[in-house]
Amino acid sequence: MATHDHIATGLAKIGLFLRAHAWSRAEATGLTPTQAQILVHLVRRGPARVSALAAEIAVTQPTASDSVAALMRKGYIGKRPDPEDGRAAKLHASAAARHAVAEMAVWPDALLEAAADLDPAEQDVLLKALMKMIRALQLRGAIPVQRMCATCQHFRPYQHADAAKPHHCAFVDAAFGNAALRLDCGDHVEADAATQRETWACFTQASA
Amino acid sequence: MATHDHIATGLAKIGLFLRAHAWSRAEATGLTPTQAQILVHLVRRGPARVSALAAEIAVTQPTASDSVAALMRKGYIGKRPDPEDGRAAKLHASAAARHAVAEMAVWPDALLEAAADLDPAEQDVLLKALMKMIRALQLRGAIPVQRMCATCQHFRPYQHADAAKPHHCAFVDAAFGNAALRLDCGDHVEADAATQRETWACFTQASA
DNA sequence: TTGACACGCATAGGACTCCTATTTATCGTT
DNA sequence: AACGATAAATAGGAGTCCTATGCGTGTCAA
Repeated sequence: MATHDHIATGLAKIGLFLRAHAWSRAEATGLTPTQAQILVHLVRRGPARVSALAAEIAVTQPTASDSVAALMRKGYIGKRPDPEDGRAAKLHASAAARHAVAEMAVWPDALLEAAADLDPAEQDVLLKALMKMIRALQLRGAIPVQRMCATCQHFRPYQHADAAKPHHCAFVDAAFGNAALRLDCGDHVEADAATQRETWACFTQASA
Repeated sequence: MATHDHIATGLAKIGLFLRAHAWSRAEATGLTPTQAQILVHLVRRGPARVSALAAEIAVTQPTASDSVAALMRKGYIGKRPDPEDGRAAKLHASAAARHAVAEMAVWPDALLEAAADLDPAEQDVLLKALMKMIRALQLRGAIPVQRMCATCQHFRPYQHADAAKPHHCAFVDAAFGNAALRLDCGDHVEADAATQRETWACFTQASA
């Protein structure tokens, strides 16, 4: 039993809580956890294909197909042929879906409060540690491509002297701090492999 | 979008990965994630009641009852009346169950490796941050009682001068370091509320 | 002791998740 | 035109997960 096991245990416990919370919302929203995930993704990131959704929520394509069918029955999403590929279909969130997602607290208050209770310094380290782990998982092919700052074309780590806001985002052309580092940014654009390596090295070595 | 949201996002992503991994094992082991969780719990912590299992894996009692029935069909567990309560039943893992659990890697390698890639200092902070969050969730009643050092009768934080092994466990009567702090200890004994507060205060204030 | 109530568990019923395997259309290519 | 590859749906089946409810016991007070 090493530290890694204990860390994994903790992550699993929180994961369990998150899933249980998602189910507890089901009665109020009429959406299962899987359906809610799909809906949130469609509302926040725009139309997507079934297979892309499947990868996003880490299930097989037929499972995603099931959930999509359930959401269509409920009138939350519509399907239109993808003009770029006759085999594919694009799923669109309806107005009702946008409304439902807006009403829905994405993260349980208890978790946000638990995170807020940590020292700011701890929050920084925690966020960075999560990024590193997610990147490690990604490099090992364990999870699909993510949309975090560290792999984004627009990200320039430690470009500024200001210790509070050392990073720069070329997309919004603004400086920002560790606390605003994103793990799932809507404006993420995947950088090429070489750039990623360079950015990552710069980002991590300065993290001490 | 504050840091807390980003942290929650990261935790959720890892939770998703853990669940997907648990499913991917299903074909080899013949156990669904829920069944595997129950079995691991029974093997590691000994006989338990249905309702206790339900709380442990964060599902309702009928759901636990379902999974228990599935495990009984598969011959992994047996049910005996609880001598202490005629209404209750104790579930016992069979020899086959112990064997199956021993074969089963509880945590995905990729996750352990991802944790191992972090600096030791980062691992410490991460583990402590997870503990704090789990304790915060517990205090808010969001998750059931946990079995971490911080709430254990046997735990004496920062009793030793040795910076590498400042804590003491009265159960094994030995000093240990942050890296060995447990989130789910088999020998955990819940301390009373006052002791917990005191222990916790001592544990957290010295964490800077 | 005898209700009245609380509790532990099982069942019923229903929607959905989740898998593998397969089918149906397209796509790209040769 | 014919090939294999890909996007999605379908088929089939076990299991998850919920709420509501039924059944038998534990508990405690009248």
